[in-house]
Amino acid sequence: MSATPEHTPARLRAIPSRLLAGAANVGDRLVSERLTAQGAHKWHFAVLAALAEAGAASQAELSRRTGIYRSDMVAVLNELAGADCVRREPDPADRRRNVITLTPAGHRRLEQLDALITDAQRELLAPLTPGQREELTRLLGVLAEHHRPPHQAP
Amino acid sequence: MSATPEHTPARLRAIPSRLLAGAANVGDRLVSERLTAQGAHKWHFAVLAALAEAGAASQAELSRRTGIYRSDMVAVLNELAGADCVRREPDPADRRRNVITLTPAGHRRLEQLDALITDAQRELLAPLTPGQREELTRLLGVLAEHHRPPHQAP
DNA sequence: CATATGTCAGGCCTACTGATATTC
DNA sequence: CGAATATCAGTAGGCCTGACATAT
Repeated sequence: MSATPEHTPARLRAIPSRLLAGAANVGDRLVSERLTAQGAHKWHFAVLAALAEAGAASQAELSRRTGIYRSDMVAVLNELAGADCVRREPDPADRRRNVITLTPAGHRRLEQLDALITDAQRELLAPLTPGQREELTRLLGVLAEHHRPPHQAP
Repeated sequence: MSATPEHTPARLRAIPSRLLAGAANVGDRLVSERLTAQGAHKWHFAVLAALAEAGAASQAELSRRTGIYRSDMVAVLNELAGADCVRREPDPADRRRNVITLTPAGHRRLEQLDALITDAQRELLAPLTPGQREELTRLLGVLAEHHRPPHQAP
């Protein structure tokens, strides 16, 4: 439903799920604008971050870490590998798997995208005081913890 | 990007726009589940609420109130009119317009959907204390106020 | 003339669902 | 055998654009 326009009725304005959708939409736009300006995508950042944080992994494992579907992960890794941000090699220990490894270029790319995203968060949360920003993030964290993710079926 | 899976790296977990996206996704699912169970949609509720609150209006005006595109509004009103929830009549004062009016059945439908949505909000915010729920809603409201809606161009 | 309205036709993206071949 | 993995093909829904006729 996109974001909330000018003269929204109070009955609609007060609904948390609607407010969340609106805010999420704004955040997504801010982030995506900046990333596409650098030829990147949310997904790229997510995969790079997952690799930097928890080390090399199979595609399925990356899928679990990031929430990106196994089927969609293929294209994301094609692009990242094409830009030399990751290496994709068969796993000698388990030949079903590919081992995805972060390259130095990938690490630099990650830091670059991280800066863009941090900047987008600044703009998103600009209307709030520092204390409010922290509080909002904390509350959203609680929701994320308690609502178990829609799962990735076989 | 859907919601947040099990072992999300901290670097990803801390990003507000991602948390917002996840929470919005959960909220949307909860709401949509309940609405589709009654053969309804978010949009139907939005239009009914807009009519109940600010009175009969043209389709374009409803579009502005709800954020639903003029082009998509047609189908929504077709469905609502088909269920006798609204009447759609040409405006004698301005023959470009249709006047959309809420019927008694529409009003009943609105209250029914409102109950479902309220219940979904309860489940969405269940992990929070009452004070936190209010605070979250308030903070999201501030964001909505300050970030001007992506506009409906000619 | 420029602008607003209702309508249709279609675009693109993204989440999501198989199905398949391979390996464990 | 059952389960997991990488890959591909394709669907459905939501957002959004563009065009058009009609009316202001």
